[in-house]
Amino acid sequence: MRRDIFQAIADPTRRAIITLIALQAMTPNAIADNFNTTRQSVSKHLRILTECEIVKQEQQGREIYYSLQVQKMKEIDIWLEQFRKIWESRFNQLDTVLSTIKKQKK
Amino acid sequence: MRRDIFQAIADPTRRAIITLIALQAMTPNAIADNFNTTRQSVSKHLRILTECEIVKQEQQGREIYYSLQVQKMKEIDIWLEQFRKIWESRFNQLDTVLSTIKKQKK
DNA sequence: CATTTAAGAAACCATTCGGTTGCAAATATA
DNA sequence: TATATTTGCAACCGAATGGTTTCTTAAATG
Repeated sequence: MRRDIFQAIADPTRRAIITLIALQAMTPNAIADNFNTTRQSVSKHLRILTECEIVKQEQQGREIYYSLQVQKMKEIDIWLEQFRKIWESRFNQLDTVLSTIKKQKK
Repeated sequence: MRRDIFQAIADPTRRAIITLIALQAMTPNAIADNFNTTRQSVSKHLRILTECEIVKQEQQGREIYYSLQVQKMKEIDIWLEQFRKIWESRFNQLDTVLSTIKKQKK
């Protein structure tokens, strides 16, 4: 099964999990408490995030703490870079203005 | 069918299409020439991208030119913002160093 | 030592996804 | 006008996805 970070962040629950554990590590049960879904479902999401190395585990007794490997998020940033150059250019700002005028005329 | 930009960029072909038409508008046939897939398959991807307003159409005779609405890419950037703050912090750089040392010990 | 709790793994199911094939509509060309 | 080209749309198919249920393992608790 080929997975990458773009597929990983496609699911809204996974994005929410990422945000949730960005600042502090959490156990699957604690994470699941934040969603209207079962623990097993969250566990599956965590497995996918772990496979993509977006998340890392840390066993502590019978509990497993999951935390974000934030540097992995940079991969998205790197892909975005090519578009950032475009949207920051003056030409594109002009284009936006023109399309806004077009809309107002309609 | 609920779609958002994160689902749209999950597919590698769609990401390639986005990059391809980022700088110049192209017709479906011209786009399809760049991939090992059928025109109809590309057409489906374009429909999804259009639904998400990542791409806009411009009819010209019987041809339809597709181009990127680059400002839509900012939505990804906005989501990334929360993590950028974390990965740019000194604390996290230190964390990375520590985990690297950990790996070397193993 | 028996019970409870935390968590992963496997099996199953309905839905979605990406792709192909075939067809229809609209425009260009001879 | 007849033909070719460009494109979108609908139907279909196999694979993947997200979720639930059930089961097992391992650690904590009484």
